[in-house]
Amino acid sequence: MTHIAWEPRRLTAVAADLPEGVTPPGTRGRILQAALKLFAEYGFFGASIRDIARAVGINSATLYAHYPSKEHLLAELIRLGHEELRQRLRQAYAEAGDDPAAQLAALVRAQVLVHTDYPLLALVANNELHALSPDRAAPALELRAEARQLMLSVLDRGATAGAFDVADVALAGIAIGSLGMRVANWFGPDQPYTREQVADTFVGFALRLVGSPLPHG
Amino acid sequence: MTHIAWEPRRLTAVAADLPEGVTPPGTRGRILQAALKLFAEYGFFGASIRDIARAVGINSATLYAHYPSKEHLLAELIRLGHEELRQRLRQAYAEAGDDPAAQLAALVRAQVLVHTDYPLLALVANNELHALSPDRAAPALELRAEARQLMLSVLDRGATAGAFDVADVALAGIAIGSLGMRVANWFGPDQPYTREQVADTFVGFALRLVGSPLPHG
DNA sequence: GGGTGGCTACCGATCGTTCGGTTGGAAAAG
DNA sequence: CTTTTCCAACCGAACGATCGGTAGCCACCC
Repeated sequence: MTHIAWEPRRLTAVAADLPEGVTPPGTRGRILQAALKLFAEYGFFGASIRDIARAVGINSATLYAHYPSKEHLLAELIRLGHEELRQRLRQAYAEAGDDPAAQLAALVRAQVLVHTDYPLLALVANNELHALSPDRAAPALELRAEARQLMLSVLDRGATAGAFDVADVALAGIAIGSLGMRVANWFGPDQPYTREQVADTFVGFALRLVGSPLPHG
Repeated sequence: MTHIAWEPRRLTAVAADLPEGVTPPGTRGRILQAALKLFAEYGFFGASIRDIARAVGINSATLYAHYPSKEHLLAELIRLGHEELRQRLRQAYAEAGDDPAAQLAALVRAQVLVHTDYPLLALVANNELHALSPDRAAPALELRAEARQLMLSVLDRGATAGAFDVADVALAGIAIGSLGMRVANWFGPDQPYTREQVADTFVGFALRLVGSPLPHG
């Protein structure tokens, strides 16, 4: 702390910080929201529990009546972020049908929308995982591996079926993942795009990237 | 500190940590290298100056005989990272000729290679800028804006000339930038690709992304 | 009137940084 | 050639501040 806020920080203010329904009621929820904002802005080690408590408007000791430790707070946020991504990817994939191009489009769209809807959560989940002890980070890593596997299987199937033209499936998966992941770093109310515009555009980028002949002019 | 090293951290060990010729001689240089490694692994606030001093093999007080403060250390690393990127982008652009596709290819190639050659430096320059005071961060932000402007001008010219098929030049620039930027997060000796393979592949991705008809099958 | 949610006060540890002093080897003086 | 001077590098110890976390008490509300 002792930080003066200045513009080009990691984030821009955003309306909904946490997914619907998962925010705990009352003070617990406000603590989680404040921790999310401060972790996203200053990093786990850069934000103290006193900073978080001050943002909530309570004493730092009171924080421990709701969460057992600072690390638990981070672990909970990271868990929420990964759960939300997993759920959205699964649903998108399940509703996409059999066409690899449609499946890829659904996955990219879902990933982009998670990052536009909860950029702070995505930022923390992506960048602050290193502050967690190995056993506490393991679940997030599993979810991450699952998401990557889903993407790779779609790419693989599309390539085998001739729908995609990719020389290296793994690199294509990394590239497409990179596209969506960094959305959290720049998307915000200070730029002119809607979440749907970004999603549509990036789906188009991903399809072009894999050489899908379908949707371009 | 008090951290047990575990695998999926931000980085993997890498041979050359700092660009040639810019590493100060003697202890100054070793301090800079250690700070780079620790800042990349634990973040600016997650690495103490005692950690850095211990990694160098000197007392923490000795560190202040070489650098006036911890923040100066970070500022120097970020400056070096941005300078290296600027220099490489400029040179790539200068040698690329007049064809927009060749210019884009050169820029992407240069950006990817910076991130494969100095992933730690890129990581710190990209992710730890928020720990710098505004006036100390300003030069890096200027360099960043210059790089983005270079990319946008190439895309704009290509789109106008009909070489590219992009509906939104700004989003395409962001997407291409995202591709290269995240290379620093996964490239390392534990994966099978060479720097040239990654660069070539990602150049191909970028050209496909802008709908450049030239180089694909 | 029991219990929940908040507080003040404090713990030992660690933070970034400073201070005074000790080296060891090169330069200057004899 | 020896001795003295000097300077940069380095260290142990300590500074005040802040860190994450704990103990115990108070005030309110069912």
